[in-house]
Amino acid sequence: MEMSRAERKEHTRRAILDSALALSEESSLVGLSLRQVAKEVGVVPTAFYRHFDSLDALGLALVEESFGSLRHLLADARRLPPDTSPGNLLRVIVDASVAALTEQVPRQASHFRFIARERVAGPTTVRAAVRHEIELIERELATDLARLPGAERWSSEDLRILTNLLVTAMISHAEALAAATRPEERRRIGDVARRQLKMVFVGALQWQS
Amino acid sequence: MEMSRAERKEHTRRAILDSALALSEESSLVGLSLRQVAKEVGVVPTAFYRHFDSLDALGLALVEESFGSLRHLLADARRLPPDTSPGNLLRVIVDASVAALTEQVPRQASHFRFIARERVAGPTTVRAAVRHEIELIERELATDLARLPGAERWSSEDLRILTNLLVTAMISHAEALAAATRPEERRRIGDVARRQLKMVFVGALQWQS
DNA sequence: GTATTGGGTGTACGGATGTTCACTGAAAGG
DNA sequence: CCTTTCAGTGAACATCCGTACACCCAATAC
Repeated sequence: MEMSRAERKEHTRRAILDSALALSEESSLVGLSLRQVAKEVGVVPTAFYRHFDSLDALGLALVEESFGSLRHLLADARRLPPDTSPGNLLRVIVDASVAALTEQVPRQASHFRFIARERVAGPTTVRAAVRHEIELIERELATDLARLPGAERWSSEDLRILTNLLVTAMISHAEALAAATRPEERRRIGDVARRQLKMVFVGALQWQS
Repeated sequence: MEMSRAERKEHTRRAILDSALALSEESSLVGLSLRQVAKEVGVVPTAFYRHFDSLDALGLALVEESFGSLRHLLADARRLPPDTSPGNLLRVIVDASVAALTEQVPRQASHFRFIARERVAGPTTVRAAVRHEIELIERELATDLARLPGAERWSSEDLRILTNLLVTAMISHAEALAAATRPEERRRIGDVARRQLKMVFVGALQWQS
């Protein structure tokens, strides 16, 4: 296989990202060594610096990539079938969200494991980046929910509380899904997620401050 | 200050545990080195082995200690005032739980941060131990909830789903509380937790499979 | 008063770590 | 065709790591 110089560079950059993601699963990015990565990629340690300024920069690149997968999932969850009547809107939203979750998470499991892990245990810079991204997603979700029929009864404080609960539960399910291997196990987690979401929405719609 | 040999030993053992807990906050137990701990304790590296067989053993000791704090919190949360009428039972339970949370977590913040962190990023043995303990707590909570008036409407599957949601949300709040420093911030987190709990219970009591 | 126990010491070891620097050689540019 | 660019090389560095081993000496046991 013949490659241009730029292609070759991109190729090893990918290999570095992939190796780092795989190796960081043993514990976390903190326990990752530049030399390990280089050895797995089949390159001398110093070559690493041709692609990243530091291990921190590598970490931030992985954060960006992982949240790419997450944003992709969210875009999926927002895409509702066009023939949705207001009557079963809630059920449709829940089903679409859980479907996106159970389909996308296993496909990019390592990305979601990465987020869950480095959020609490990564290097300081990476931790901050992950938290910031999650904050952004919570806000987006809040504006989404505010457009829902029945949202008038929620104060903006209520809305933040609801989105926080939803995002926390979803992260936890994504974690479980990313750890699950057997399809039947995944199905069970999907069922749990669906019922939990419904429970939460039932509670929120009954809610008055 | 004069001490017996046994007292001295216990004294340095404590110092090792405390140092390890503090040092592991930079990243996780995985990034902890025996020599760092020894230096902070003011002891030569090899002396470590007089107290623990390995770093793993140290980790497991910290798991036990941290879950001691957590069990203490749960015992507090279960202690309801004797004059509780069935009418406001739910509110009393929620208030007691949140009070226990906001009082105990800041007091032993490092223990709760430890649990949240090592659950996903610790050494394999420590991770397994933490997950096992959480599993036990979920089961205990399930048997507690089963005794509640109104619990008849829940299938055992529903019950597991509800406890999973509750424990997940509480871990997340404990994380937030352990990270918070300003008292007003803690009060806000307590408010959020209280409203979330109520929302969830409202949803669960309205629930039918 | 003597013997034993055991927490802590000091040295030494082989191996892994991040980073530096001058280098090579093939692809790209002119 | 000659020159420049630059991804990858390889040796060297100081520093940290876990652990083995022989040793010390004060508190305990007898």
